[in-house]
Amino acid sequence: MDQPGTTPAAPQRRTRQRAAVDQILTHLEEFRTAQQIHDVLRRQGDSVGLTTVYRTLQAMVESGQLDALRTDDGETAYRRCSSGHHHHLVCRSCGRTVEVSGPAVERWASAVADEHGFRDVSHDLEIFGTCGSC
Amino acid sequence: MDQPGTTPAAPQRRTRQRAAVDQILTHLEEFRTAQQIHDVLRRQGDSVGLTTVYRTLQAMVESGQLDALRTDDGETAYRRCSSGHHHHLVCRSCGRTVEVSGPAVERWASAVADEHGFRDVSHDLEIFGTCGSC
DNA sequence: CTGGGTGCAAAGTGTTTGCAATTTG
DNA sequence: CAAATTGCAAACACTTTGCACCCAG
Repeated sequence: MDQPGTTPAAPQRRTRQRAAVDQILTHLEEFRTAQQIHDVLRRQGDSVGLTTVYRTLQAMVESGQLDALRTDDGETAYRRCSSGHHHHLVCRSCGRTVEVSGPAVERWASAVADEHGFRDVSHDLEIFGTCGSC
Repeated sequence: MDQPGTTPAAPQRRTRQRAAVDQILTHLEEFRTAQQIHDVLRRQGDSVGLTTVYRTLQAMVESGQLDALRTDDGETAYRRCSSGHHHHLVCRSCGRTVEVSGPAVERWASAVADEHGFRDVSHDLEIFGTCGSC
């Protein structure tokens, strides 16, 4: 029998496409959808099939290299695991975005999670408002 | 002038279908997808079109009566809002969701926003992790 | 060589929209 | 009666799968 959810073996060959996707993710701090990554690749010259991007990302999530989450838009977004992160303060009016971070939230988030018995915690926070110039 | 993003007027007529959806939500504590709600309605005898269920739920979210979130499965799940603002602690594995809230984040968010000259601040936070049973 | 990898096109999902018939106020 | 609402079917957007060809090991 096979262990449920455990891939017997993951050969993982090194291919141009995978290297390209991997490289993109290395340079990105934020969550990006498969399609966005596909676009960047294309614009960058490395033509990789959308299908391959999807399959590569999935494989990376399964092997624990990526974190995936669903956007409110219904798309799946990926980001390299455990990269130092920050949050966004976005202006509703002009779209100006400021990166912010603070130990307070981080601590609170993990404390609350812990309190409820959750492990391997990560979180996502966005703050919206109207900036000074608007 | 009109406020941006505000529907001019929402007549909201009382119909059998809306009452049915509303009634289901009243009896549910957990998040349910539009399709699940549609199923319950059908099983219960109140036949309501899936389209109508979707439209009704969307309207309720917009009027602030419902909370919506995306499941890892890509579906949108709805639940009646518990009064007061809160955040979600979601299990990556089984999807179990716990509502959490704390003055710490709220204060931090508005402080940071203020610091950058932002007004009319609101925010969105989700914490992900693996719950105790998984 | 040979099996994993790739990518096009087609199939699947969940959700939204066009539009005629129906219902509410 | 007029306007809002419903619901079917078709349209949509994102993702997955079938399958023939290709390339890394």
